[in-house]
Amino acid sequence: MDCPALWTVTSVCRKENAMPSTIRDIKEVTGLSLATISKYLNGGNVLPENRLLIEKAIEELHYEPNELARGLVTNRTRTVGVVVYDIGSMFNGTLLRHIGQALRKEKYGLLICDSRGDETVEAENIRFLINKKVDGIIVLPISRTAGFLRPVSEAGIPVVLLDRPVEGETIDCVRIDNRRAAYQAVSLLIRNNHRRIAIICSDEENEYTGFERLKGYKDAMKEAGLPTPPEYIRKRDHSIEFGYEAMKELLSLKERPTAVFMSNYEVSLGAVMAVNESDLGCPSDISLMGFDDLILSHIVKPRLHMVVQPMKEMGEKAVETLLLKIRGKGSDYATEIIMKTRISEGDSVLKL
Amino acid sequence: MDCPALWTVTSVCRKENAMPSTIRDIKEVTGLSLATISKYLNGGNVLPENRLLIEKAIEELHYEPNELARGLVTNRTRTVGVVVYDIGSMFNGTLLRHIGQALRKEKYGLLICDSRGDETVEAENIRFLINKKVDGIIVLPISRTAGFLRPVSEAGIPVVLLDRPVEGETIDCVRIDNRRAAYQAVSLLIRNNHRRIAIICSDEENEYTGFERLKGYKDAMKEAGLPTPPEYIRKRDHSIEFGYEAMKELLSLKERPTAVFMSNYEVSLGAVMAVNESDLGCPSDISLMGFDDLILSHIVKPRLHMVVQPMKEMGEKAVETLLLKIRGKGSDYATEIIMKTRISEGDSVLKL
DNA sequence: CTGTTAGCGCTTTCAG
DNA sequence: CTGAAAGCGCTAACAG
Repeated sequence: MDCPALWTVTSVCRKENAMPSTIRDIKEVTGLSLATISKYLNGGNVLPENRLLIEKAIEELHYEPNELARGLVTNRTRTVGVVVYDIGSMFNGTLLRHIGQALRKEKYGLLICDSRGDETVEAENIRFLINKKVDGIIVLPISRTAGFLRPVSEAGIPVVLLDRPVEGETIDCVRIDNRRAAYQAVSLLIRNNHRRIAIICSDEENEYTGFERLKGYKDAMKEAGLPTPPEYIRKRDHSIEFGYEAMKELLSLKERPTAVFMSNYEVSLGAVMAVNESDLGCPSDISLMGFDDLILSHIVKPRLHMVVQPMKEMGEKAVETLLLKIRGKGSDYATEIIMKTRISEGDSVLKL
Repeated sequence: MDCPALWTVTSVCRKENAMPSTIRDIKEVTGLSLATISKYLNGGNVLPENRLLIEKAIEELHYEPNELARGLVTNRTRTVGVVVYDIGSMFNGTLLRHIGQALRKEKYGLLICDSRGDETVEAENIRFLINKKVDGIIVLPISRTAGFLRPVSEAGIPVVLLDRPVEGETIDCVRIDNRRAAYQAVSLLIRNNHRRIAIICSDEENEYTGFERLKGYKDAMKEAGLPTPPEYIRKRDHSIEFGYEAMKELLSLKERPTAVFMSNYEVSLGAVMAVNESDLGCPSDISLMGFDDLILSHIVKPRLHMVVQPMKEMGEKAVETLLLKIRGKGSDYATEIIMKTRISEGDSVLKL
């Protein structure tokens, strides 16, 4: 492999390979039985003198329970898995941070898998987590249908979807109302007397949120009796590149839109970049409405109007819902929890 | 909990809870012995007829090996753990993506833990991974000393550090030469005849990269015989907020610097935001040099000059090094691999 | 190539 | 409250 290593420093180090101590070692040291020690480890009552004995032994032997063995017999691991569609995206990263924090409060471990936008990898990730015997799974899916989740339901493992639902099966899901959020965003543009409004969104065939947000755009436009010519509807993928290219094209139209709704974070980034490179000013020449406030609104001048999702609450709610199911206190029915969005106002929308 | 759920849709769903099938079920169906089946599962040779028999049974029973049981006996899990200091940071996210990709090629599973910038959590994450019996660990540490890694060496688990080394023990590490990278960045500013050059960096007490980069800055300034007054050295934490505040302060100095070296990604974001909000133009009034090209250079106008690290190669190299150690082919000595950095030129540095 | 046997480290009945 | 014994699902000798 051609790797840019500049130079390499080496120094000697010792290799030690101590076998970890087991509950059996504690038995030897304390003279107690396995059962008693196990009971102590699981918070049961043991005589104070024995408790002290055990604690001392644990200390001395650096004992740590083997979670594999424990999981093998109890069939639970106090670990939940999360499958994200792209760990490099700030949206996923932010959600993961909140999920991790919420799980930690509940003393649950977290196991993260990245699907890298690939349905095959996504399905593999699911199986990986099942094999790791996680107690439950949170999925931010790329697949639009429930097929890849079959192994999970077969294994009887609780699942909660986050950000996007899937078709074909009703599964607990925490998300926003994408259609409504888009509708509100576009309506704001309309209220500011914009008539030529374009949208940049991800491909409706493959991407749930893109599809819904496009619907919301159309709802608002139709309600106001405004036209939605095909050249104003730019759809392809969920990428910075596309946002950039789409905005370039929009700006060069003879009938240039006066406002553009950039319907996801990546596309917003790319589109802003295109506007910056052009000779046009925002909002004087073009008004902008973005989606998902991940830093973007702060480092771009002027401050962007944008749709914001309550990411912390979404992560926490997903964890809460999942843990309820894990603990058997979940409802018998599937629940879709639809979080509120709001529009954060900046200076990127001109009142015409 | 007060959560902004707008409304809730519910629908009935069935709860099925099939016990997963085991190797024993396959034994019953095929009439073969456990050993033969196990051998097949692990890629050994079995008679073609038996192979077919087994494959059919696996298909029918939806059999998946229980990795917990397997790990318990083999003492390896074909899984590596990664501990990052902040999963919400794009730097970490990008590195993770490359690591995941590299591991996947080698058929290794990945287990990600987020330390959220907290040394206590970091130590816990390490123990979590040990208990999960991962075969090796990659750490992007926050702690500056090796103490938290003791359990790892006690357990005899291979470790590779990424991005930052630690003190107190020599451990394999993949990183850049931070001091040199900073030196080169500041030298470029000096070559453009800047004399009043400031730096924004993270706290030298607590943060390795911040410390090294500050040294590089001082090296370059000293070499050129330029002064480094305390008010030009802004150090605190690795945060957007600090970048913002520090730049505000720098811009309001009576002797305003003509160039600023923003020595990490978060600080670069914040600082750019401050410049954008001011009446000053870049590069006409102030020249900027950033660190880590994670989108930032594209969406900010003018395009930023920045130090870039070869993140893909770093992730891959860390994986490669770790796998060598896991497979026992690692060297007896610790290796520090220092990757090359380069400066990506934009339009944010004015030639005076 | 296949089968038998013995555990990996832990929890969990069930007696005492 | 404690101990003995069984077994979670799988692999790893060893015979055959």
